[in-house]
Formats: sequence, C-alpha cells, structure tokens
Amino acid sequence: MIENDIFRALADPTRRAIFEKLAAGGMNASALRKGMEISQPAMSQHLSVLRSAKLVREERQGRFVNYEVDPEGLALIAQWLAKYRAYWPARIEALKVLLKDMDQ
Amino acid sequence: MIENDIFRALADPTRRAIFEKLAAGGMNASALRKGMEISQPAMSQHLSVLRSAKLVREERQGRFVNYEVDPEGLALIAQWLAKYRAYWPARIEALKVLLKDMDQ
DNA sequence: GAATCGCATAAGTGTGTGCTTATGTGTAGG
DNA sequence: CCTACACATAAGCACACACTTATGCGATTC
Repeated sequence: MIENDIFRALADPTRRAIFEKLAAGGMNASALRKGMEISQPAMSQHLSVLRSAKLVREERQGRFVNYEVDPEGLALIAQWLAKYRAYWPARIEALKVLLKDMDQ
Repeated sequence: MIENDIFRALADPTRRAIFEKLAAGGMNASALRKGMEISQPAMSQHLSVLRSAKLVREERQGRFVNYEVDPEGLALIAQWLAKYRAYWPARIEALKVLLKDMDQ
C-alpha cells in the first residue's frame, strides 16, 4: 500500500530534511549530502525509500542522478487529508491562508 | 518536535485505521476495539501515541474515556503540505476537488 | 465494601529500521 | 584501458517499535 510507504518515509526526520532540500530545487545525491553529515550509502538508502513512496523521482544524467520532488506523493497526502475535511471547519481560520495559497 | 510525532503516528497502519474509525464519530476505547482484533493494552498504547501527536483527544466520561479526532493534528499536516504548494500545479486537476471541499 | 468494569502502565520479546563498512556497477576522462 | 568518480547494494549491528502478559487504578454497581 503506497499510503503506508508515504507516511513511513516521512516518519524519519532525516528524510523530511532531504525532501525539504529537494523542494528548493532538484539536485544530485552528492549535492544533497553537503552540509548534512550523512554518509553516501545512508543518503542512497533514504533516497530509495523516498522514491518508492513517490515523494521523489530520479533522472539519470551521465554518471550523476538528479533527484527532484515527485508531485504524486504530495497529491496522495492531500487526498488522504481530504477524507477528514469534516473536521477542518474547527480550524478554518488557520486554513484560510492555505486555501488562498492553493488557489493561486 | 510535534511534526515528527504526527508522521510517526501515521506511519502505523493500525493507528491510521483507528484514526479513520474515529473520524466517523467519537467513541470510547472498547468500542474502537470491536471488529479490530487488537488487545486492550495495544489499543491503549496506540491511542496514547495518537494523542501526543494531536491527532486525537480524550474526554473522560465516568469510567469511560471518549476519544475523538483532534483537528489540530490535521491542521498541522495541512500546514506542512502547504510548504510544498509550488509542486502542486503539476497535479492541480486532482486537487481541484480538494479545494472545493475545503472552501465549503 | 467487594467485585467488576474501563482503561492505563510496566516489563519483556521478536521484528523492523537506520546506520555502518565493504563491495559492486556503470560512466567519464586521461 | 585504467583510474577515478557517482551511486547502488550487501551484510552486520544497535536501537526503536509494536506486541504480549501481568498488574495497577479509578469509577460503577450490587
């Protein structure tokens, strides 16, 4: 179940940090490691987990592999979240900002 | 960090099932167990995790404890998701539905 | 007030997870 | 070619996690 992969992938703070970094712009695995105190195999493993969760996708470029955010994973989270919209009115004020951002 | 608690809480399929059940209407821990093949301590532990993630809140009623969805956790997920809205246009069609639901 | 009920907590156990070191695979360059 | 490079994979290990059984605790009921 992909839903499980997504939440499990995001459960790790290091992986969320990697994802956040990629959200600022695609880059390869080595560039991702800079300023992150993480070994090369660990980064590779994290990227593998993010990839199978559809949160990230790869694009081979010579001997580099460029990674970027995959919108599919984000959309799946949004869908999951939408199931519970019945409880959002209680927080509707805080979400008005989000609504406007999304509507642009 | 609460963000970590939330994603870690949702990483477990049993906990997501409990949350989904509560989303259909608040109930106590015993009622939640029905049709779920889960021991009483396990349920109690899962509810404890969901509680500290602000996904669920409790309300004592005599010797029962009524649980219900806490909108705060959902709102925090929405906020996290909003950070990556830049990648949503690629999936905007699928999200139009969500937008309309939220706008009601 | 003793027994029962609803739930929480403690302690122990098997499995999963994230890391490490070591090695493999494919590409680029001299 | 042969070396260096970017990355993936394998194997092993320490720790976290979800479960179990046992017990505690407050509220109800008789």
